[in-house]
Amino acid sequence: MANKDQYFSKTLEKGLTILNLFDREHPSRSLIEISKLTGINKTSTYRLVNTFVHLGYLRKSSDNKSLRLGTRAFALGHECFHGFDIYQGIKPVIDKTFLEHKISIDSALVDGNRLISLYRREMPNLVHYHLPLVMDELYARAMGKAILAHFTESELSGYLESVHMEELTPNTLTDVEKIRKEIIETRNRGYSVNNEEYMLGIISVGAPIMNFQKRTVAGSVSLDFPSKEYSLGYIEQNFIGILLGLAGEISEIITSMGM
Amino acid sequence: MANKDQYFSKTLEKGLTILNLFDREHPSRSLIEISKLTGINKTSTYRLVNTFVHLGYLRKSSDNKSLRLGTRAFALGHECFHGFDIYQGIKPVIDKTFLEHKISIDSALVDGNRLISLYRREMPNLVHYHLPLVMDELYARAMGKAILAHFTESELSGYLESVHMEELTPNTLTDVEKIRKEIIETRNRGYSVNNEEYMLGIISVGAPIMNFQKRTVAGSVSLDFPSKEYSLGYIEQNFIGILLGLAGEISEIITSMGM
DNA sequence: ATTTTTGTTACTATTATAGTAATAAAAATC
DNA sequence: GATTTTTATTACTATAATAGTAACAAAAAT
Repeated sequence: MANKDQYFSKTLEKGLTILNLFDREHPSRSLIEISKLTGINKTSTYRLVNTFVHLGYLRKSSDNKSLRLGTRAFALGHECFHGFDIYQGIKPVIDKTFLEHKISIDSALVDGNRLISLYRREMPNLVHYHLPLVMDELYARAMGKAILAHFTESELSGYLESVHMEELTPNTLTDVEKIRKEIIETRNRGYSVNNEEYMLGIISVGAPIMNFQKRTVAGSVSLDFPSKEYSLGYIEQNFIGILLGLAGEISEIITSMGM
Repeated sequence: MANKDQYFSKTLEKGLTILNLFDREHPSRSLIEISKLTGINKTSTYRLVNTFVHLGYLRKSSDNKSLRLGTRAFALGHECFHGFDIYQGIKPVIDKTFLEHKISIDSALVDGNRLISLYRREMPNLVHYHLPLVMDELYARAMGKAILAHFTESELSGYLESVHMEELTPNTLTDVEKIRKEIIETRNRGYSVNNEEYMLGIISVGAPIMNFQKRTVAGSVSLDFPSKEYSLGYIEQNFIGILLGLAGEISEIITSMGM
């Protein structure tokens, strides 16, 4: 083999890295900023940014020179979102459970140590429960813990070492050992619990979405309840069956789609 | 100047072309298919696809070798969609008008000769009115006609020559000369009309979203009504003011954002 | 008005890619 | 089940593209 990197395009990788710098928190960036954040030298950054601008994926504000997402990026975003077969496959299953049981449901996919929000349905009693699309706080969420419980030992250690834990509510666990213990408990129990650790007023239970063939975690689902109306005990008595049934159904789809 | 193309990355362009091949109608594609559709030679296609797979933007179904969008593409899609400042800027304005007047509203941006759906709110009486994200049928829609009316003469001719017109309903205009006449009328009138030409049962009126500084059309808005409940005459008497007011407000935002 | 930062262009050595071709692995066909 | 056809992957190298340095231009900041 001449070179194992021969069939990998560094240029494309760099381009994608640049495009990923733009999100809701960072709608605008300068050339130098992009260059510094990505570590790509100024000229190459200029070339790639210029390419994006010419193709309409980025645009320059006429006043200053700052760069923003363009129409083509928006269109590509649309298509990548709606063209994602997993999303289309999971949607009807969650809709069905939502309509049948009238509970808020959330789902996400693993991407390294991040959770990517896949699809959710919310009951009106969970007002203003708007989550970010990409979530790092696996340790503080039912969906996160369900995933951590099915990480390999080395994946889990890697995560716990690298993560910066914040006390999001008074209930948040921020001690590595306590989280480890909780993770083990989660694995034994078969589902995870978030008792107002991520946001006050919200109790959630979560379960992993597995690829049965590959024996890996692909993501997770959670059922979310307002703590005013539901106690954890009540939830555990009445909704775990629904949760695990839903997780199993989604896992089958995921497995068949090879996620 | 050494070479004017020096600051344009063909590799990145090719990569983006490939990513754009995946959408709801085409969730799965083979390597050769990609190579043929894009005109990129097989080895280069392989290199680019391989890059996407390694980075998680594409994945291979384990059974056959067909390629599908991956988690990273879904995440990027999310971010490009929600990180698009125009979308965030327009959303509250449309929401406000929607809640105030209880009418279905649609908006889109121009991208060449295509319309890209930006944001819409629908009343329950417009059930099953699900539109594609990217629309070519400018000639048959209120939003499309509003845009055509503000194309330059050469842009319009270019569009009319290249477009393939389909009779979507018995009302659809498919004769180039008739469409030209209608476009001129639209320009004089200040708003466009779609009298069940795109879909039976739906009447729409549309107006352009302009960039006042650049003096270009950036997109358009439409108000959509069920023909069972509203006549065109009634709509024209009661809603044109609202339409033009909304279009003006959005145009100002668009202008200030330099779209 | 001067300094500093940021964006754009020029210039090559170096590297990556295109393109051909050969091989391997699946699918399709017989 | 063997054979043909299609598709995917690897090898090889001329050619073209990119990286990186540096110089310059244009804004911002001071």
